[in-house]
Order: sequence, then structure tokens, then C-alpha cells
Amino acid sequence: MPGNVSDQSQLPFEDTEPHPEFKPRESGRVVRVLPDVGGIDRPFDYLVPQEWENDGRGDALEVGSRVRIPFGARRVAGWVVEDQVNPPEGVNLRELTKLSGKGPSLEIIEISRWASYRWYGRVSAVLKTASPTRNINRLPATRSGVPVNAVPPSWAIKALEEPRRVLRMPPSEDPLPLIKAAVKMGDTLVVVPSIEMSKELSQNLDKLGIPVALLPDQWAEAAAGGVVIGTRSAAFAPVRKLAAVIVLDEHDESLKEERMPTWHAREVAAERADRAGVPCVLVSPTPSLEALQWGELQTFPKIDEYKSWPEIKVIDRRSEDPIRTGLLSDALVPLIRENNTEPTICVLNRKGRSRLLACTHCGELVRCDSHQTPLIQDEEEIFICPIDGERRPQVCNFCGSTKFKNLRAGISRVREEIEALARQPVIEITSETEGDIPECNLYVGTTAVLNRFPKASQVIFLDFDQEILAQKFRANEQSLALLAHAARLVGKKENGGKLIVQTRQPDHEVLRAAIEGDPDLLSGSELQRRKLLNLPPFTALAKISGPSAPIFMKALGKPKEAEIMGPKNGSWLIKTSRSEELARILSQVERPSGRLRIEVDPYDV
DNA sequence: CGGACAAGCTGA
DNA sequence: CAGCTTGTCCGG
Repeated sequence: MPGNVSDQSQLPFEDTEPHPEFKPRESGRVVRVLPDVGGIDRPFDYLVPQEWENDGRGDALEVGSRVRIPFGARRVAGWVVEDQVNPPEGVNLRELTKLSGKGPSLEIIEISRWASYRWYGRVSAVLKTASPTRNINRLPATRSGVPVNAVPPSWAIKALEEPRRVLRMPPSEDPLPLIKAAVKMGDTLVVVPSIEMSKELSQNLDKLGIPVALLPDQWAEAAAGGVVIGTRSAAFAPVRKLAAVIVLDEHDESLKEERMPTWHAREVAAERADRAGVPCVLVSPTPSLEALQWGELQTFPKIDEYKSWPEIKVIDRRSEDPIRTGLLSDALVPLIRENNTEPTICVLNRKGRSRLLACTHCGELVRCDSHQTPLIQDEEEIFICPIDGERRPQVCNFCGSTKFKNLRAGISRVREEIEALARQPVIEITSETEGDIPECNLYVGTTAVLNRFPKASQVIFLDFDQEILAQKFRANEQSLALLAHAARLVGKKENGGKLIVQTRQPDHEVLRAAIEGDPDLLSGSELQRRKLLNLPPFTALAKISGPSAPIFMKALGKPKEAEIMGPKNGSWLIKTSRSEELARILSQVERPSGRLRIEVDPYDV
């Protein structure tokens, strides 16, 4: 993970120096307010109403306070970002309208400004995530200093001894001892990738008598002090006196914000720890290359790690006849007919009834006229463009035939096939599946299916080559992380759970790493590969897209520190050797009006 | 972002 | 030229 952006001179708006010899003018106290309005990234000065100084609101008003302000013709919310400022000459100051409540502290405002510079975006967008969801006027009693009786295991103590620690924790190991060890040190921030994990953790800590503020709902409790747990946005959570920072499953993609600025919770959390001078532990069964670059790796004994990964059964499909067997090999049949106490989960990363169709008559692929992308077969008789949702009847564009064969089966069809082969009901689950899932022995779904079950007796990857051959530069890393995720559902080797992987590349390093329970088998070669190809974490990337992208790129010119690629499908890539350089180059361009998306550190190019 | 105001387009 | 759309500017 790239280092800190220490040069603060480029930050979105200038801090004026504190004013030791500040003289209150007759006109009264003036604060600088950043409006909570999309598209605005500049603070404005306001007068604090005279009566506020008498009724206590003046004392409550501080940097970070949420206020309402008159702004042009309307009233909007905003954050006080500076107190007791000397406004520029010749502006007619207006008065604050309302003190709405507490907001992010100066520390959080500063980290927000850093993040908006580091990932190119508006400060107000970040401050929004850092703010409570409802108005908070007073804080509850503090939960700091709750005694923790348990003696932490030595690995947990060791993990917290290093300022920048990467803890490779085997898939089925419990992170709770680490959190307890951190809580012994003081107020701790724990960032996790999913709501489910944050809830489970907070319940487990509650059981131990350690109360937890669960973000984003319990902002006030967090600000009062104690242990704070939450998903991505919790990287900006208030913590009273930060003593340690822990990021669980730091490799998980959901820790990255999708909207602009595209900040990564792992890096924000690490930066906070760094600024506070407290230890930061990034935990993962399969640490990201970014993390390995950033800190000191700590692992469990090899034998423990090996035992924590489940048994992995590889079904080598190279010798099979793909026409006859399709996605389901003969070796799979007895496995899906099994009945266990926990369900069997089949994973296939495809959506829709069918993903790739060809005309049986002329062999032409079914594609969208405007996007050239393969159309999805939805209900019978209809093709749908995955990009704009345009519908088209099932007629070949070239020869008018109405018969098609599917070259790659989608989930719906596979479900039917599995059901026939397994002789028992199968339920399909995708990311769109909502609500309670009926009880069943066999499920099939996209990778989203893994998030729906805490346990499984076996997880079957129907087409693992789809994962390892994906045209993404992180495909290998993501594939191993996927196996680690599944490994958690089926448990350790001694629990008897199994992962079953159908592949034509049984010797692939991703599979070898999982089989041996040794992520080093992948990360070593992966680091080399990335270095050779000049990819992150050895370089920094930004993807520029949107209608205003051409204007932005024109204004950017050709900086000599950057390599510019594109345009490809209307978007450009900017590559520099370091993220500091990238942030500096981007910040020097005047932002054009109109829609523009700048994705710094994209997961995929 | 959204309002205010200005400049361009349309229809009678 | 009213009535409407589209564009540009600006907010303390």
C-alpha cells in the first residue's frame, strides 16, 4: 500500500494558521463553513449570531459542528471547518441559521481532506460519510476503559507490537483474541467488510462484557469512547482516544468506496493509525499485495495454517468431453446427491438464463447493435442488453433464424441441470435474491451465494477457470480470496468440510496455494508478475471516464511523470510510479464542469 | 447542487 | 414577443 501523502500544501482548501492574536471585531465571531452540497468544494464564512454567545450555543459550536446556513437562495447544511477566521475584505457576511449537532472532529476533518486529495474527490462527499446519520447534541456515557480479563494469546500481543502489521490469519481462525488484546490497550477501531461480520463480532464482544459501538448507527456511542466496529465507512468513525486499529479481511473489495472519491477503508484506517501513532493490524487469510508492501507480515505456524484450510478436491476436466458433460462432470454426481447436515453450495459466476448465444443457423453471436456486447436471454422469447436494458425479440440479426444454442450456460439453466442430476430440489441465489431463503440441501448461485450462508458442508466451484482466467489484473488474488471465503463456510480439515473445484488448470498456483494452505505460493510469483508488468502495487493507476473526461484529459496534458493510455471505450488510464505523484498531478488540473468520474486505484482496468 | 438570470428556439 | 428550453454563473 502506498505511503502517506505528507505534502499537505495541495489539499483542497487552505488551512489558515491559528490566530493567537485574534481580535474579535465588533461584528462578532466568524466561522468557516463547508456547505453539504454536491458540487461545492469550497468553504464560506458566516457570522455566529450574537444571541448564540449568550444561550450556550456559542460554546457548543466548534470545528466539526453541523450547522445550517443560508446559501444563495436556499438554506443548506454544512460543517464548521474552521473557527475564529478573519473573513476576506468586502464580503457581506450572513448569519448561521441553526446549530444542528455534533459532527466529525478536527482529526476526522483532516483525514477526510487527505482522503479527498489522495483519491481525488470532494471533501464534502467524505465528510458526509464521516457524519452521524441523525442530529446528535450530547454524547452518552463513555465506554472507554472496560476491563478485559482474558490473557490474550501471544500471537495477538505480537501483532500489536508492530506499528504496521499484516497478520495472515488462517481462514477458520477467530479474530476475537486480537480484538480483545487491542481493547486492553484502549479505544479500538475495527473495520470489517460486511454488516454480517460487524454484527457477529459486536455480539461476541458484548457476550464478553465489552460494549461496542456499531457504526454507522451508533455514532454518538463511538464518539463517547470505547470499542468501535463497522464496515467501510467506519474508517471515518469517531473514536475518542484511538489506541489501536484493526482491519479484518483487508483484501476484501467491499472496503473500497465505489462512489467518488474512491477511497479504500484499509488505507484510511492505516493512515489514521499512523497519524495517531498507534499500531494498525491488517488481517486476512490472503493478504493483498498492497498490504504486503505496506507492513510486516506475521503468520501462524505452517501446520496450523495448513489444517485451517479445508480439503480441496480438484476435478480435472481436461480429459472430459465438454459437449456431453457440460458444466457438470461425472465426478460431481455422487457429491451433489449427498445429504449432509449443512447444505452444499455450487458457485458459478454467471447471471441470467444464458450469457453467450449463437445462432444455430449461421453461427453468428447474439450481440447488441449499439454496444456489441453479448445479449442476455431473459424470459423465453426476449434478449436483453446488459448495458442499457434494451429488449429485442429472439431473431438472428443476420439470417433471421429463431433458433439459438447457448455456448455458456447461465445460473438458471445450470440450476435445472443440477436438479435433474442430483434428484433433489436446488435453489438459485444471486446478488438480487432478497429475504429469507427456503431451507434446502443444495444451492446454486454467483459468488454472492457465499455471503448468504454461515456454514456449508461443501462448496463446489463449477467453473473455476472463469475466475482464474478473468481479464482482471487481480484475478489470481481474487480467486484465492474466493477460495478462502468458501473455506470459512466449510471449516477446517478436521471438520470434514470440502471444497470441490472443477478446472482445466489443476496445477494453477492459486489452487496449489489453497491446497497447501500456503498463500506464499501465490503472492511471491504474483508480486513478480505485477512488477514485471508495471502494475499496482508497483505503480498507481487512475481511470478517467464520463462525458467530461475528454476536457479533463486535454487540461491534464502530458505530464512527464505519468503514462497516459486510451481513450478506450471513452475512458483513459493514467499511470504513475507512486500514488503521491498521481494525486499531485490530478489535483493540478482544473475540474471541468459536467459529469466526470475519476477512479483512483481501480480494482480493475 | 440548484436558483437566477441570460440567451436561444418556437409558434402564431 | 410570450413562453419555454438550455446554458452559465455563483453562493460568504
